[in-house]
Amino acid sequence: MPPMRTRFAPSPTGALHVGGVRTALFSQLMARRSQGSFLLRIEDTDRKRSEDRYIDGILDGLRWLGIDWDEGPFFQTQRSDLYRDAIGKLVASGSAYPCSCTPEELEKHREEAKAAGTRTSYDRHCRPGVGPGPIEGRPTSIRMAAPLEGEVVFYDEIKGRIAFAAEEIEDFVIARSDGTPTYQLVVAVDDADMEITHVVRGDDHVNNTPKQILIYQALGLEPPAFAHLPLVLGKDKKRLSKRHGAASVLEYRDLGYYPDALVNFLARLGWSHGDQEIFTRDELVEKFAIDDVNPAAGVFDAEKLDWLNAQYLRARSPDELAADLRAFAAREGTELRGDAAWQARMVSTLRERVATLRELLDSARYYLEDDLVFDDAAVKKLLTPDAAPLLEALIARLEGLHSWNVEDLEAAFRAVADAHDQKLGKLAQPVRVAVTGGKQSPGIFEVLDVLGRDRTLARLRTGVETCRG
RNA sequence: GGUCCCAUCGUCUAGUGGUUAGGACGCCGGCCUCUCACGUCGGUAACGGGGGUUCGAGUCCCCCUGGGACCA
Repeated sequence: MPPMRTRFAPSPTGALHVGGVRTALFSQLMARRSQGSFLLRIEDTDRKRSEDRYIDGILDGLRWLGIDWDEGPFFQTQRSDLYRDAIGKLVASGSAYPCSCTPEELEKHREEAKAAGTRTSYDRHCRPGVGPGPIEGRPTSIRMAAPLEGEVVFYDEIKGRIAFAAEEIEDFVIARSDGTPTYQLVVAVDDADMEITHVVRGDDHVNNTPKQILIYQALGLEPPAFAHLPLVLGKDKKRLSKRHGAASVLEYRDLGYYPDALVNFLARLGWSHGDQEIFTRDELVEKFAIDDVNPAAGVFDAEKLDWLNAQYLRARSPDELAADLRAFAAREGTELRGDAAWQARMVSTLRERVATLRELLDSARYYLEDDLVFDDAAVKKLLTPDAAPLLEALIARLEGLHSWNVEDLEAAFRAVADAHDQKLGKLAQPVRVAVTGGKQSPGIFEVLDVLGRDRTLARLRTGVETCRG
């Protein structure tokens, strides 16, 4: 496989969203697989809508996800000379021509064509040899002289042959009257100049492709291969947007997702390799093939992402997970209680019950804080007068316990329950509420083991008071 | 409205003319059990419709329907 050069070319007019990330990922994977290069180009020609904070967000997002680039970032605003040269060449060779039509005239033509039921695209008024030509002295834009007949065909790596009839391609503008180049021109010139071999981008660009091919041809350049990825849809099958949750990928970081999990999830959205669900980065590079990408759009399934993230989270060792949690909490400006060893014991009791670091931190509350948040219904149901003697017997027993570990705690619980002729649950549940505030938690012996003797006994004593009302 | 693209369980998908249409998420149930999870075992659920081609179509062709994108 010859080395490919691919690129990701976002415009900084909004946050980097998951659809963009997937495009970047597939593009990078193709380059890596072929031992080629992946470039990053910021399409900031739309000065009015481009903002620096979006550029930072895009860069941060890609870095967080580990989708790194080999060249760039390049900025189109710094490459104006290149575009001006290309436009000059195009005009000189007759492939493009000046057009003096005003927006009003264009609009008028559109209205008339609409009323007459004819084509509303540009009528080539200023095209040499076709229309009357431009009016002297007026400012001019530059238009491509698109072919009048035949068709423009390309073979998409994902969708196969795509053809556009020439009459569907109007004489589009490549430079505005103020001289600034348009998107079509800039993209084609940049991709050519950067020697991109495979343009991987969203489905929404399919209709632009023939125009760009025309520019390549007019400049005497060989067009690259194209791969148009189907879009990522929301649960309502509409194009993913803010309404569907996270607008920016960085929100997933703040929600406590692992970058590897998000990358794995996005890779599997529209691509598959047999029945495999979990892929390491190396496997992705090794197994990714554009031919295996599904041509149909896919729905972003947040529940499956949660499952996948949980798989990644559980694959971490307790020490690693504790470190992850410390870093996560630090991002929010909080420091975790206790030392690393204690934190590792804590997270190992919680890890099977959460999908994200956010959930892990939230669920660790009763370990980290001493002012418990009580579930009223649980208190009412379990911290009853009946439970008081059981709890008191347990307190007495625990006070006399020589060692504080899971085995001895369990033995103590069983002894107390047996002495009162009760099942273990009758004791464990009230203890759970007294110690954690709620009726669900990890195994109660593990919880007490992590909590330690003093904190446990203090909570149990408060619990007894609650039982007595 | 014009052009282009798409179509297997609710969702992500396997499938390249002959399969009891497989897997994963979710959901439901059993087991495990101090609760909740995890785990494990089992279950629910799909080829949008109609025509062809063929001995035989989820797989090939056409039409319809539906969805999406771009342009207006």
